[in-house]
Amino acid sequence: MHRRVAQELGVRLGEEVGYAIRFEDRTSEKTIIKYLTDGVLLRESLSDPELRQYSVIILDEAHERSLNTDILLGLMKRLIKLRQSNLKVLITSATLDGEKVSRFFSNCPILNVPGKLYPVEIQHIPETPKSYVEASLKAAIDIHVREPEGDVLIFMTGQIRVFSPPSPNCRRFIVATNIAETSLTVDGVVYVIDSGFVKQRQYNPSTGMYSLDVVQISKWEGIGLMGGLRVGKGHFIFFVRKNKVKRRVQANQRAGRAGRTRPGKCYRLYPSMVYHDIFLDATVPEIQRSSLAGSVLYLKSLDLPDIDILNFDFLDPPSSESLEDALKQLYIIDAIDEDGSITNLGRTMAELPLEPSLSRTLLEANECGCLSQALTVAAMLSAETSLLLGQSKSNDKKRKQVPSNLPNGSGWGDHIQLLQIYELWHQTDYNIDWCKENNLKVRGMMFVKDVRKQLSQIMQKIAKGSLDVKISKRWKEGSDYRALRKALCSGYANQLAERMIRHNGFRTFGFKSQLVQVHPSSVLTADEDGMLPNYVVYHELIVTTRPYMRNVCAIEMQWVRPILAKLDNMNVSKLSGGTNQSNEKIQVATVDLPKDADIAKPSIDDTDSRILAARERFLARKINK
DNA sequence: GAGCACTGC
Repeated sequence: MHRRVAQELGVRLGEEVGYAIRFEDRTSEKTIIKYLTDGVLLRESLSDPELRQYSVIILDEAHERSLNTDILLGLMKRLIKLRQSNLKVLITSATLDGEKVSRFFSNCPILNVPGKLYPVEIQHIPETPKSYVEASLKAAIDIHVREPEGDVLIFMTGQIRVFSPPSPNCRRFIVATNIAETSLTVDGVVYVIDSGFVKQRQYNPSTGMYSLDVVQISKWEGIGLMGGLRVGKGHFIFFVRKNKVKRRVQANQRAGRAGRTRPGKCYRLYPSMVYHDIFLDATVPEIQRSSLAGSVLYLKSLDLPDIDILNFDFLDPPSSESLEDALKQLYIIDAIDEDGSITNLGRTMAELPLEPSLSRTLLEANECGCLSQALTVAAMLSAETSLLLGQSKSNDKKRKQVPSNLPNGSGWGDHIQLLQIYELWHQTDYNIDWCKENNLKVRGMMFVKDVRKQLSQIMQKIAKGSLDVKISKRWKEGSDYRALRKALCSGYANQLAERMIRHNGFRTFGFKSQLVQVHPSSVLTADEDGMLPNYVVYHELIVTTRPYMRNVCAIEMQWVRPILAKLDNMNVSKLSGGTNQSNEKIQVATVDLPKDADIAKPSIDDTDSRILAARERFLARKINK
């Protein structure tokens, strides 16, 4: 988009028309139109909360309802009042129902711009199919036999596969997830088969767990509107996406894919009754499905005098439970004090483009003299999903075992392994072939390198001076990484788990206590008796077939005590700035064991019930053998 | 023994 605009205006990109994305700022003094991502704009408002350098802000693709866009919508509402005379905001969206957003922005005018789609004939199947794979196959064959030429796009929840390059006289069948909107060349698509499902990641604030669920799609993607205000003279700001990928493609967007080039057909693998009565009108926005620790810290750091987090004006507010969860997490890692006010530490943390746990880890590491290592770990975790460690697809009977000569974290866990891997790569002078040999995605590793550099720069700026950010040439055999693990313990104080007495299950602290396992992919090792460390911190809780801790690090018991004490004394109503001082303490694991976990045994005291459950599981395992 | 949507500061 920015390229096109620069071209049409006959100017060089980076001058009158510029853009800024995470690692790249191509703007100059001359720039009057600047394209940027929502994340970059949010960062900018940290140093310039009123965004004085802009006179017009266009929030594009607002219907996607990304977490950042939702925060920006709230901030924009405030800015419009504050800068009534010299700021215009325009919000664009691809779907219907601008009323809601208009109401949010004090009944601002709505402009409808008709789309250019060809008509799409929609067919529902009469009954919910037993198997979606079968049903889509049947629909695909039907189309192939009965319909004139044109490619077929099939929306499923699994991994994307594009069959065959388009050869003449051939019909292409494209099986896709929800990324198929614009990233693929799907110009020839005339038919769409829509399973009606999508895979969605959601966060449960009461347990701190994420799950990846297959859920029914909605009628529309998020809110929709075409609206905004009249544009006056001055500077412009747009949003640009790094990749031309749409995120959530819901029922009507899916159907729309069939009508891009000529009239099309959409086969829905669900009855129309299901569409009308059961599908939600709009997708649940991300802000209601994510952990909000980072966003809440960010908002607190803006120091907006007139804003109270629990009552922040969101277009769709997250639950108060979710906001309280964020406050608790921030308190445990010292980002806010017991009254809920941001601390100096928290202010510094907000400057780092990381989740609060990792920001806290970096600051602690800087004190402990292991910043360089922590920078590497934080960067590696930021790219974690795109590193794709090992996992050979050949389904050998072989045990998992990370391929060949990659280090194993020396028994301390996954964070340490990530550190060691990066250090090895550093020793090869960032050799690309080395990545390939070791099954590491090159792009992922390059991304890590970029993130690490960015984090180092920010840390140097924050701490004012040159810090130890250099990567050590080689790691010492037998190192216990004590300082780094301690720093991780401070950062992940809100993600702490204790091993059960008799087996290798762990229970979490801070949240409603859960019995969880170390993820099988972890490199954390057990002692000679087969027992894992007594305490670990984890990067993430993810529920798949069971609740798992993903990316764990062994920590020492003496580091845990102060955290437990802090958890014990936490007063949530005070954290939320409430006047209601009911002294209602947060339920911590030591006080209140869950009723629904499989460790529960009514009317027996906590410790007994734990041992009992442990014994039961132990016996069960023996019997199974 | 698991996992197999997506994005991004």
